[in-house]
Amino acid sequence: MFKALSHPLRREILNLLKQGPKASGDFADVFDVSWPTVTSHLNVLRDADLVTTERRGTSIVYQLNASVLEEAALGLFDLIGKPQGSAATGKEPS
Amino acid sequence: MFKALSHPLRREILNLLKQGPKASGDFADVFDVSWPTVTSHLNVLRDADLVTTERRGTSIVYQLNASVLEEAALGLFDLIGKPQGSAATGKEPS
DNA sequence: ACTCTAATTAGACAAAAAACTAATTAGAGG
DNA sequence: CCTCTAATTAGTTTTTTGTCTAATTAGAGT
Repeated sequence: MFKALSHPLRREILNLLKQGPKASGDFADVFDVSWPTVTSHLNVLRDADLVTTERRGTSIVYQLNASVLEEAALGLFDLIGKPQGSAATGKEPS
Repeated sequence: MFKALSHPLRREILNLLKQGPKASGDFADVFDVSWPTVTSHLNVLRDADLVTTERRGTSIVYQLNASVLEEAALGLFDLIGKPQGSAATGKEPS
């Protein structure tokens, strides 16, 4: 999963996805790499479970998977000794 | 920096470092890769500013650099829309 | 059924990362 | 100064990643 985060373009993709779901063509427009390259990065993100996909007619829509990202961030905090409580994980009582 | 975190062995190193400063030989003992390989990973971590080094006589001691790790974790949280306030970045009003 | 647009898969290839062995540097101690 | 231990640097090779072009699949519209 950290491996999936290691490429700048992939982090850029996640960053765009932050503003809402997008189709693969949207990314291909924005970045100056070929469409297959975008697809390839998208696949890496999907395999790492960082995004989810959904077929929408002729398009395929990608969406951020927040929980996995959160897990990664928590793991990092753990490394520097912020065990669990301090970072407000979102586990509010219902 | 995420690139530096992308290798399992390097995350393992950081994890050991969590329990206090260590010399490069300590890692070379623990992992089943050669010493030069360990040095190389250590260099990657140092270049990414994730660890600091200090010569201690004949040994070189590596130590975790918490602030950079924290920055990374915060970046991840930002990606999922936990802007800044929730995790106490240190930017208190003077 | 044909065709247009959206997107992926296949296959080739270049560049970067990771590993090893061998050689070198650095400090401590006799 | 010689030598032992700690660790790095050099150089090479293998593996993995990233990228491209070309070909294919999939759904919608006519």
